[in-house]
Amino acid sequence: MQDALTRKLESFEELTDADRAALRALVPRLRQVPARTDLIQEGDKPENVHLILDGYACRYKVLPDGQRQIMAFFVPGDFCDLNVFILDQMDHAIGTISPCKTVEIPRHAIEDITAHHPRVTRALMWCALVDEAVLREWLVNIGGRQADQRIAHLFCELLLRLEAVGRVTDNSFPFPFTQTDIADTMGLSDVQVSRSLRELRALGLIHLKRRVLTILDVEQLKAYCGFNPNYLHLRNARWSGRRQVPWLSSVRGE
Amino acid sequence: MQDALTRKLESFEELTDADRAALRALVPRLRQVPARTDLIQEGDKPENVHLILDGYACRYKVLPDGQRQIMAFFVPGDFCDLNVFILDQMDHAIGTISPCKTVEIPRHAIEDITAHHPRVTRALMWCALVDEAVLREWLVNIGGRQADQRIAHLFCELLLRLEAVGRVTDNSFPFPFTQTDIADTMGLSDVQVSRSLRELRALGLIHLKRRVLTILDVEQLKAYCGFNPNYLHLRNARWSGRRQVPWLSSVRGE
DNA sequence: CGGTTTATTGAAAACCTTCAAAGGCGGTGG
DNA sequence: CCACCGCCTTTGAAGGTTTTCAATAAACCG
Repeated sequence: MQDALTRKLESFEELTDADRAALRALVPRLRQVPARTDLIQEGDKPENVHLILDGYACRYKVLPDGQRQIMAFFVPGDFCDLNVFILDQMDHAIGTISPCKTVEIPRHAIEDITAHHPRVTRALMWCALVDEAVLREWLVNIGGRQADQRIAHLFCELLLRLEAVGRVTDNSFPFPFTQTDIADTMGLSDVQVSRSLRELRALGLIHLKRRVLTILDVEQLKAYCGFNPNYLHLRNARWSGRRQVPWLSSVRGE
Repeated sequence: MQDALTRKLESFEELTDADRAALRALVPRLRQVPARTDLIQEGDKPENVHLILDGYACRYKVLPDGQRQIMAFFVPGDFCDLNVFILDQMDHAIGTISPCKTVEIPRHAIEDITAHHPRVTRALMWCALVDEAVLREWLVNIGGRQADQRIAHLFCELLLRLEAVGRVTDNSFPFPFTQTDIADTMGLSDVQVSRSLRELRALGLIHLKRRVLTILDVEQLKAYCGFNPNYLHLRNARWSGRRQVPWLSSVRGE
């Protein structure tokens, strides 16, 4: 288990033996969480950092009028709350979409490590920075594109992120989101999501059935929404030469 | 000058003498930058971290079709790119709105310090985390509210952020943004921004003239858009008891 | 298989954008 | 000091996108 974490971080930054030893000293808790369950709620004091090993989760906030806004999706290999664990109080919630296998790492353990292991700190920061770049792109997406293209953009992003962790076969991947989930993510009504999906299907760009999404024409879908993958920062030197992040597949059997 | 930086960070985290000495060893460059000028452009390799001492700047991205999306505003006391300086390549640009007084801190200097001064690192992370919380709230704002309320929310946020650094008097503050700037921030057309401002004026909530914005009724404006300031994390223990961040006023005379 | 959730569709209304024109404001130069 | 120019703002009208409401159909889940 610790091995999984070590490998993920090493794909960003070279670690020393001392760094690795410190990471091994962690006692992470493995959890199986049902679908539609909160990992943390707004107002909670973050005690643990959550790493998703399997399944999908999301970061969201509920407004006083009951409106929900989803601000991030988490796929296998993602830290949910690395970027907020320092804060005294959660200003949003994190919940599962599908059933998830997660790891909890105590907050103090992260703090101890970062206090003494600058390379680990840098690797963790890199993870957080990419998450933030994704968040910025979502703002661009919602602010600047109309419904069909917003959704197309989301599909392109998920395809690349899931490919990076080896969860895509033949341009298909699990898609447990309801149309209401997508609506709350994209600032749309669920009705409009339904219509947009119909449009994307009619254009022959996607196939979505039984919670599996297939991108029928990747290049055309990217062109349709003007997708530019640079914000995912997948092609950096530290990452290059690896088709797939190895630490994930090694975990699956556990 | 270094003093300014030290004090800002100390409002987040207690530093040791060694930490302070390391910060003093920095040789920051003070710059006066004209309005509407890029500090960094998309594709650049980030070499410096920019700190705004005076004026307003923004983080933005331009889509292939010429559409501009503004993703953050920077006010005095804000780091522009603390959260991206690790990345190999900028995936967006940062430019001034008004004339700005800025400080450039070399990237390697930050890296050296964070490698050896965990408390400084934590303080910098805190800054970055609050920036990200603001970004999340912008997503909520654009995704969930309609034009008038979006703009009202932005005004509430700016009021609090500028109050925290002592730049508000009688609920008034400099407002150098054009309506097109606001439009590109909120994912609206400039025409709609104009109409929304008319509405907010008609409701007696704001007064905006000659690039000065006055909030006429703070509580009602907050109620109008359902503003919840918790995401700014201004009331945390480390911050409490200080009406104003002292390090900014000490810089103004320089 | 029955009940519940999720997805689809139509029609009307709300919101926002686009286009176009006019008015205001500030700065510059005569 | 005034006239002019450019940029920014305001307003109207038409059109497009999206939401809302409501009803039906399909998929999912014990």
